[in-house]
Amino acid sequence: MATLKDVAALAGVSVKTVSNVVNGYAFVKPENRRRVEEALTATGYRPNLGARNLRRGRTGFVALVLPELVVPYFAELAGLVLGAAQEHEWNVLIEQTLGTRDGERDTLASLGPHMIDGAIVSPEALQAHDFGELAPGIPVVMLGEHSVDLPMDHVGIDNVEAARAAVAHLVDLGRTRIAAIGAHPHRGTAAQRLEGYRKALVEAGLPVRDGLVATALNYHRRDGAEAMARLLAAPEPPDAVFCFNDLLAVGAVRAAAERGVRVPADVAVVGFDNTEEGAYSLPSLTTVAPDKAAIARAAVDLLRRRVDDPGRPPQHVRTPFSLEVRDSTRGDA
Amino acid sequence: MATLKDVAALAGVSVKTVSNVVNGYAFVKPENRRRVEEALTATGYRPNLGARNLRRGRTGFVALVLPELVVPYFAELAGLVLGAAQEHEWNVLIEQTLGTRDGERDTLASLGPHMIDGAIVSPEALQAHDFGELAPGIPVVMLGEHSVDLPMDHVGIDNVEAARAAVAHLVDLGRTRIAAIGAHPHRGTAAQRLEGYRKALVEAGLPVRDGLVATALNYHRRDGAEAMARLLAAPEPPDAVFCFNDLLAVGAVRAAAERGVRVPADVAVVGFDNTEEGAYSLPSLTTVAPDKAAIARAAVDLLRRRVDDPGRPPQHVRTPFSLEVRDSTRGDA
DNA sequence: CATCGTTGGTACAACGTTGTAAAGCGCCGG
DNA sequence: CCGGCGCTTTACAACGTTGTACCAACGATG
Repeated sequence: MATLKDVAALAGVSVKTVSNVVNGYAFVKPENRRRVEEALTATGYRPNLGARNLRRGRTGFVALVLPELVVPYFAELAGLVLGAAQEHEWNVLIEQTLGTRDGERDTLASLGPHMIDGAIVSPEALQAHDFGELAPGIPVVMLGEHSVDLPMDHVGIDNVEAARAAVAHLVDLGRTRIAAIGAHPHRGTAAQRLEGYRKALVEAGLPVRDGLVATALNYHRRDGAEAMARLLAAPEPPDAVFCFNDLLAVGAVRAAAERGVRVPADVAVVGFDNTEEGAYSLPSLTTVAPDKAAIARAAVDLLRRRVDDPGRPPQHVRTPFSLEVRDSTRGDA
Repeated sequence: MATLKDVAALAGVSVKTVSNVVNGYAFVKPENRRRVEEALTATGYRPNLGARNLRRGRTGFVALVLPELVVPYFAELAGLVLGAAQEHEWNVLIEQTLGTRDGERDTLASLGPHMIDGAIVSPEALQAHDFGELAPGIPVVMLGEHSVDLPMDHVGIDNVEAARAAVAHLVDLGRTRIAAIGAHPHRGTAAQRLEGYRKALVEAGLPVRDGLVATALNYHRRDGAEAMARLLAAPEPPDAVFCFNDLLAVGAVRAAAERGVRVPADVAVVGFDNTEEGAYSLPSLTTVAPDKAAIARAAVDLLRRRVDDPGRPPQHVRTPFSLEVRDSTRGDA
């Protein structure tokens, strides 16, 4: 593997001149530049990023910390972040937190200080809070949860408003017993979506009944199915369900189907995230559609600015969303 | 950020002694060891991996090169590889190839030589071949495609046999006009699954008709839907379809539903990959279930061995699979 | 008492890169 | 002809770590 030294020897100049050519320094004699460039291609020189980073103090890596890649929303988001980071010449290190806070703490603690320039974190539960102490001094952009109390950069949609719009849509359909699936004791986004849900009911003059709010400790298909089963077994089952993500909705639809409950005729279902899976499921899923590309772009941009200027005041970016109306809420009750 | 030097100063020993303690070198006087350890925790020392790697020549990073994270199969696989790599104290760098061979070529070429210890590659189309030249000398484990001609480590299931089993299952149901969706001019796995498909038909004494083999240039839901639409529009539509992955199958099921064609009553559908999406779709999807955890584990193990001993002969690992029978092939024609 | 091996410790160089300082070169104006 | 300026190049040090070589003390052995 060729080093600057090898190239320099071949071109008959100093190591630094080669370095200057590689880094696009202006004042290099054309003759020398030519010879260096020849030597560069002849040797197939590739800069040793490790050494460069050691010198520069930057690594060219950013971490993307998220709960789980198997959740389609995160997979889609990860793909978009990968793309956006590429434009900034950043490589992305993906870290799954799963649920094991301790395990991840170690990797991030060892990676954090030296190997990454910053991190984009999609927090699960309380994690947002201990992350600050966990990686002191490393630039972080938070995704999703809008915790204003934390002095950190943040990107996300207006969860309260998005949930309100979704439930208002169900109200417009004439549904009156509207349930929610996805309440969670520690999850910030869950609290916000629940708030939007309540708001919409109040605005419509509908009662807010505890029995119609189903908790989900994870946001997987299974949890949606279980929650739906519980709701349907109640004495007065819902005629509509707002699920806090598409996976819960997919599970809910399946649980309904297994019990002969028709969607949307008997129960209308709305999801959240606009995953492609929901668009193809039967019936296709009405869902809140956050602009994921915008989220990814904003997160990377924000991180870039924070890395360039660690002192700047934290910024909160609101990305747009829309309501994608599909078959799961089309048709009459 | 504390360095060895800082710790050494605090403990009153040399830098190297601290290094020795950090690396578990045996011969350190207990007294000194104690003081170093105190200084270590007092300063919150974290080794600078960049510097360590520069010195050691290893980076602790491996690349996982795959087509697209939004494809659930790859997302699931990536999650498992992440986990398996963690046990080897490896960090995983995920690279999406999408379709742009050129763009990825650059990143890998720059990363390859210095920043990664090896790569696990899930090749799309011809990519397998040019990868050899692309990253000369870096240890590579191939996933999925079984190209015996390439002298490389490889992990995968027996695609021919898996496809044969899937189609044989459709034959057992009494279906006679069995179609395939997913033929592809350059994709190695496609060729193998097609071979298995043909084999099963021949074994059953059924004719192999070209009109029942649908090409899919990508393996997304949309492509499955389009292919299914074409098949159903034919004069003699199929009574069963074997799709080369679950996404194609999901698309096919939707296309059928949109045309009032019942699954499985009119058309039975089999997928491939056993993604969770298929298990929850309506009807739930019969599918070939490769042991993804085994694939991830084997790939990482193989890569570890190759890194430790670059000279060893290439090894091919066959991982097991099973056929997961669900509603999309349950019930009569 | 000289020698040896073991145990414990250190100084130095090196990994490949880039920032800094400085020096060489030619050219212009005075 | 000198001083100064702009361009071009170079030597050197440094980033933080670890391998090598070496030194020092020690007890045991001959």
